[in-house]
Amino acid sequence: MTNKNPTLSDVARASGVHFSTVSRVMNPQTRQMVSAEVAARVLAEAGRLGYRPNRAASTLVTRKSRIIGVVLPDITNAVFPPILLGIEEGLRKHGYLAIVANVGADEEEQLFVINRLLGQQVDGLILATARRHDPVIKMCIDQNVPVVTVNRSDETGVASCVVSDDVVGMRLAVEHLLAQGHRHIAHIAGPENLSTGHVRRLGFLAAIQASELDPSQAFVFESSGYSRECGKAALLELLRQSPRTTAVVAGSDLVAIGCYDAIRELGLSCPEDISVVGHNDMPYMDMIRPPLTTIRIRHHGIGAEAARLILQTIESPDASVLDVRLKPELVVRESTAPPRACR
Amino acid sequence: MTNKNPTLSDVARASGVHFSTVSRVMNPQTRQMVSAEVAARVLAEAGRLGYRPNRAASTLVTRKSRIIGVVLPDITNAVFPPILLGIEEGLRKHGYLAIVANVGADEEEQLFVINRLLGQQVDGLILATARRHDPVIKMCIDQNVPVVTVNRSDETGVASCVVSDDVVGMRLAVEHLLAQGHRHIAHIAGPENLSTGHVRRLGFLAAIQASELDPSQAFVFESSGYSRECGKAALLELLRQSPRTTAVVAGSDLVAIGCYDAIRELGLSCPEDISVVGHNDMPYMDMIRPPLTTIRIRHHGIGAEAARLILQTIESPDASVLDVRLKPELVVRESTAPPRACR
DNA sequence: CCATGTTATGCAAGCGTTTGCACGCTGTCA
DNA sequence: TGACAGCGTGCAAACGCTTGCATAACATGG
Repeated sequence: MTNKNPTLSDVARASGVHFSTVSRVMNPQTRQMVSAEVAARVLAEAGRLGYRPNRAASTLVTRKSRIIGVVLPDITNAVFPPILLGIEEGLRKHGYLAIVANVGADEEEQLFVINRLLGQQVDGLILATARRHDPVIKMCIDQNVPVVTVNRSDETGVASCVVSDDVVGMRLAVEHLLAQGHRHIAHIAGPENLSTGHVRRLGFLAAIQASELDPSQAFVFESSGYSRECGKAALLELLRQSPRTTAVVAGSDLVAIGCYDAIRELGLSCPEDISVVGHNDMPYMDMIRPPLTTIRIRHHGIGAEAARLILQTIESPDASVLDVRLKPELVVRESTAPPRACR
Repeated sequence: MTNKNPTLSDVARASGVHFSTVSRVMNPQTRQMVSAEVAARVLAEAGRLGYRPNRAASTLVTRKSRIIGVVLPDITNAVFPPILLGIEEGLRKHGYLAIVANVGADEEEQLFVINRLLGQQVDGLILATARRHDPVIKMCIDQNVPVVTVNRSDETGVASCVVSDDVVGMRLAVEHLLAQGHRHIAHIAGPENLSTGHVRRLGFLAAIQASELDPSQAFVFESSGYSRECGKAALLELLRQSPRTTAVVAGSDLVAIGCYDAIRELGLSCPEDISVVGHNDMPYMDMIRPPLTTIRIRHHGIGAEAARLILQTIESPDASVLDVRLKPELVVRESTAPPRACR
């Protein structure tokens, strides 16, 4: 970075015009203010010199950076990469870039990172870290920062969100199991402070209510997290408490894999003894043994919608907050089968 | 974003000093120039007003943004998220942020994105898109932009790189198969224009050379890509050309999964008929059937090293280019077993 | 007691843009 | 022919910060 980059003034000098004219040429919006000959000359010189507008300077004067901050809780969780891809593609189509930060659940750390992003003059924030009542989001809204939450929502309704319709997802899962003849169905719910954990639990209960099943035959067990380890521990404990269970709807695919671990440890088998339904349809879920029946979430679409929505929110900051829910679908593989009694 | 954010001048006014004094207080490097009482007062006012330095302005004057551009070929490929995580953590520890862009193999698109990043005044670039002879990297170096390539390297030696030691990885794989008694071993190589494809092929051949095996018993088949589909097609063709093959070292885990598909389609089984070794140890490779024997790459460590190296390159631009190679390890699972002849 | 540091603070230039306004030129109409 | 509109361009202020230099206040030593 020794010999510094050419600036507007350099291009102006080379083409014999004032640098403000060059500025007008470089911006498509204002190019028609300049005569065609001059514009052509300027463009040629700019190309020759390798001129590249300095975004720091334009951000300073326009107060828009065309950068969006994206905050993720765990990029190594396979649900987030396709979301991030959707976001990034959606933003780039409109000339925006994404700064990505991965932060844990620690609120201090989240605040630190968000402040750093705001210092960077991001035009808006896409948060995948939302909790159901999230003070961090409240702080952003209080400061008039455009925010969209993705995958998870804040229930206080202060920020728009893009999520999968988990009520529908759980209904698909439960209906599938009922159709196979299961009568003792359990749900391993995710953390209650996350909208996914909460809404999937409600969706499960609603689906049971809507059926002719006696609600006492349904069982909900709250797991402390979405990991494989949590899933294993949860199923072991669940089967102790509710031994007649023949089918379990896991809060996520990772939890479902943990269930496989537990089933194996107990010397049982899936789907012969216990059917398992996952949630998310992560990559390679068709390759595991048995291939996992799960709820496919349109992660890429969720990301793309989030990009669209944050840009829209920036454009018209007073537009009303809205929830976008994408419909999931059931993917039937081999981890579900009729219970022994029905065979 | 209506009521604008406080600036240095606002804090200065509130604390009755000149704004340059506030600037010195806000910067830890220069804080000792200011008397303790004044510093305390300024800090208090800054906190009260919620002052947050405007990075666009400081970037403009210092010519450093403390932002690194990260360019990835496919964030949904499971090897990249942990690399990205390592990069992001490593950068943040030093006060840097990452702008992430996902681009395909199209060179025009890569140039467009990189120019946009440079316009954003990134201090350096971490590229995971490198090809063995990459004009895009050459362009960056010609412009004195600090560049580090990650996972893949550019062989012209103009940029530092952080990669896994693929020669060691392939040796581990081949030695494992030889120890099990395999005598007809094949390699499905990745694209020759990527360093991973090229070096793994060389590593395979070197490992064969080093053994007492007749090189004619080793077979290399070049696949057009690293995908599951490529892997399947490759193994089908490979077995036609070299039917005595009893073990195959795949260029990636995805290719290995494709091999499973092919083996199943032929009515054969793994590892009884064909042993398969993958490469990368992606998540869940222990859950597929059979659990995949593979070469574990330290993706997170590679990302962390890349972060360290780009910062070092920025610090001392004239330091020599260097290659950092992390050692992989063999993870033995159930996709490899002695060939029938040895049982 | 004066010359000479030393320390804390103020001052102002400048980073590379955007953009409202002024200016000068040309062409049109009354 | 004079008033005026319209168009293309130049001018300069501003955005919020960093930093070298000036200045003021005060202490130190010969």
